[in-house]
Amino acid sequence: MTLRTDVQVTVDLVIFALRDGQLQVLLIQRGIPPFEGRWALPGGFIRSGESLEAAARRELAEETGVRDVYLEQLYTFGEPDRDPRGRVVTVAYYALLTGDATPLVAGADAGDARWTPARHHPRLAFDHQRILDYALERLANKLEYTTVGFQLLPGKFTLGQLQRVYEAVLGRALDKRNFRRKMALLKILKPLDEWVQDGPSRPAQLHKFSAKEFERLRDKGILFPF
Amino acid sequence: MTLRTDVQVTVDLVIFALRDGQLQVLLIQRGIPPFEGRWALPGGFIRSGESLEAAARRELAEETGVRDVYLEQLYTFGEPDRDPRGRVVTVAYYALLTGDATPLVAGADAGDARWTPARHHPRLAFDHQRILDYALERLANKLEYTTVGFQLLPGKFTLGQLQRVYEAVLGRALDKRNFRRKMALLKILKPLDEWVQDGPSRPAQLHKFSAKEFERLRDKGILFPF
DNA sequence: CCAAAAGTGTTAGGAGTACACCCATGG
DNA sequence: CCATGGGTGTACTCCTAACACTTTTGG
Repeated sequence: MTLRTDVQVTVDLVIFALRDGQLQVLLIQRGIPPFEGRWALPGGFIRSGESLEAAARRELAEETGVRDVYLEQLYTFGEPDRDPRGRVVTVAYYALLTGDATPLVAGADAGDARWTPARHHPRLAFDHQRILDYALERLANKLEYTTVGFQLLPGKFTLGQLQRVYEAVLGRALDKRNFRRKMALLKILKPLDEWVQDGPSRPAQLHKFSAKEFERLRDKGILFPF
Repeated sequence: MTLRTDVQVTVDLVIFALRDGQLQVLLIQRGIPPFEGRWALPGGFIRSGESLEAAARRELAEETGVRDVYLEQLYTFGEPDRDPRGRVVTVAYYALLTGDATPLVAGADAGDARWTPARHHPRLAFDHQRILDYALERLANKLEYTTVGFQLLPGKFTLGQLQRVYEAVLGRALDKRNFRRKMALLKILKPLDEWVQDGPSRPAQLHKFSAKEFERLRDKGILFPF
């Protein structure tokens, strides 16, 4: 056991998006050993002049082409045997893609990439199952005392869409009337003079997130993910 | 900017204890450059076979002699210029020392060590002020939805002591009757047939934390720090 | 008898939860 | 006319916050 170990530091990304009404996560199929053929979270080594968050944003842009999305450090995993190639400490981040930041996988450099349901997916390489579990737990917790939920939607959205975000992340159904009253009480939504329609039903009013209420809510202890 | 940077990984520790009725933190005066003479958080390099948490516990034992205390990973700081000696990524942890785990500094290997008030202390080396600020914020938040507060007290304590923990961490006064009612409602305290007395006043009944209630509270969403 | 901390209830307001029906539209 | 999601109000319970006086002890 040497005193100063040279360590590789990576960032791994749990990239969430709401697709087909369910919470999904971006996985990459490994083309080389170890765990060849297994699915894994996207990630990579940090570079010398680069902060951890910058590395995470670079990886995110490489995999999805998107920038300016919500990104938060999750946890750092450093068990000595977590990577058979050597000592690799990974700083995990999670990202939330909004509905309008077309989350299509462009030039993924690591074999095949695929969106899969966040709670139902193939076996993962390394300790990535643990990282994903942790991200799901954090996301659900944050939803209840911050406004991360909006980060999974486009700038304009209906109340039904917003409720489905909460239901997908929390994994349970919510009462429509109570949900809408709570949102109204927070006064963080601005109704717009636009209506949209999804299927064969009554058109729904579009809303947007009201940035003017940030301060007021922060004072009340409701934190913001910015 | 090379692709795979060799990085040193350290753990830094924010060690809290309640001393003289206030929240204090353990600092070490640096004996060598950089920041020679400045105060810093205790910490050190991880060793090759050692997990991050094991490294943190080892450092904690080296500085304080204590084991089996509450320890939680805080955040990982990795700005490329945070250490003038090179690329050092640090995984910060915070620890809570109970009142009876005599937090005397024994064989501190890095010059002088000292307890200082957590919110009023000398200028710190590196980015340690930021780490400490982050730890204070996390501790205050966790106090409100977990039972970390008990980790700062001995096994037997009075309700007054418990309230002073909360007040010291939250930085504000609490109403005695409301505080006691809330504790009674949670049913996590067991009154003992022992009374103690601090100054010239009525003796206070000792209580202990009731381990039997863990399950019940976890089911209700109140998390436990174990 | 004075100072100091322990101990003890009530009330009012706000938030959460449970619950059912009509509306606008497309097919 | 039917299926689909949009939109709306009330009653109950529980938690929170505000608020003051008596008790026990040491000096």
